[in-house]
Parts: sequence; structure tokens; C-alpha cells
Amino acid sequence: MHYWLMKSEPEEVGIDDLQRLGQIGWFGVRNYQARNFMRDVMRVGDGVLFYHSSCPQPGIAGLAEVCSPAYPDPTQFDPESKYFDPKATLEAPRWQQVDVRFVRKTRLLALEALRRDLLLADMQVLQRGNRLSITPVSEAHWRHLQDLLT
DNA sequence: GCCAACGTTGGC
DNA sequence: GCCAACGTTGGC
Repeated sequence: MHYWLMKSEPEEVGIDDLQRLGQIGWFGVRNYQARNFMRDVMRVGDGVLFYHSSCPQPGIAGLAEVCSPAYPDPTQFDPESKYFDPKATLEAPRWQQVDVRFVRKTRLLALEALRRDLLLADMQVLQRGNRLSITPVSEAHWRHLQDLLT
């Protein structure tokens, strides 16, 4: 069992979209480290902090759960998609995604508040220069965040 | 729109 | 395998 923080731009897919759809494929990851987390480490049932990025109020907006193993991200094959990758083929896909299901919305726990919380100071997502859209979350951080989000 | 930080690419 | 140039992320 692992825990994750996954960033999404709410203009593209926000927590309300996940709630409406119930479940989505986490398409569009184009970073090898983040892909490897999905492919090699994630398991069905892992907990997910759904984070809104690149928006007026960045922060944790809800809880979700990994609900499929990794499989090829279809947008890499679609020339119309902004995530199209000309070097990916059906025989040798490059990019993977997992399905994520909605658990619940939370109050918005703003990035600013995360940074102020000393117990979260060493969260990977808060480290200087971090750009990974998927980062592991320790069990201690997960538990603390559950308390904050209750 | 700026820009710090980091990842990727490609020539050598 | 080095590393300069370039591209991207994402908060501000």
C-alpha cells in the first residue's frame, strides 16, 4: 500500500470532473519518473491526494484511489491530442496511465497552508524545485493530512 | 508574463 | 558520456 499526490490542472480535469465521472484515466503524464511510479510502484487501492495546480488556488482538493494497473495512455497515439508522441507506437508505447476513482471532495487545503505546516516540511511535493506531477506521500504525512482534511 | 529549477535532446 | 541549448513546469 502506497500513498500519492497527483497534480492536475483543474481547467483540464478537476476534482468536480472526477466526481461527475466517478473514474478517469490519468492521461497526459510525460515524465519518465512519474510514469515509472505508475508502472512499477502503484497498486490498486493506493490512496491519492488530488491536487489542483496551475490555477488561482493551488492545493489539495480531494481524495481518490488508484483503481487499475498501469496501461498505455491512449493520447500518445492521437495526432489530434496535445499529448501526442510521434515516437510512441502501439507495439512500443512510451507512456502509461492508471485509472483513478473518486473518493471524496475535501475543503481546499492550499499550498500556502501545506507550506506553513511544519509536520509536512519534508513532503516531496513541497521541496524546492520539485516539478514531478506524481509524488509519493509517506504514511505519516498521509495520516496527518487525513486529520487536516476531516 | 516572469523566471527558477529541472528534464530532454542532440552534436561532438 | 559530456554538456549547451532548449523546453516545460508551476508558483507568483
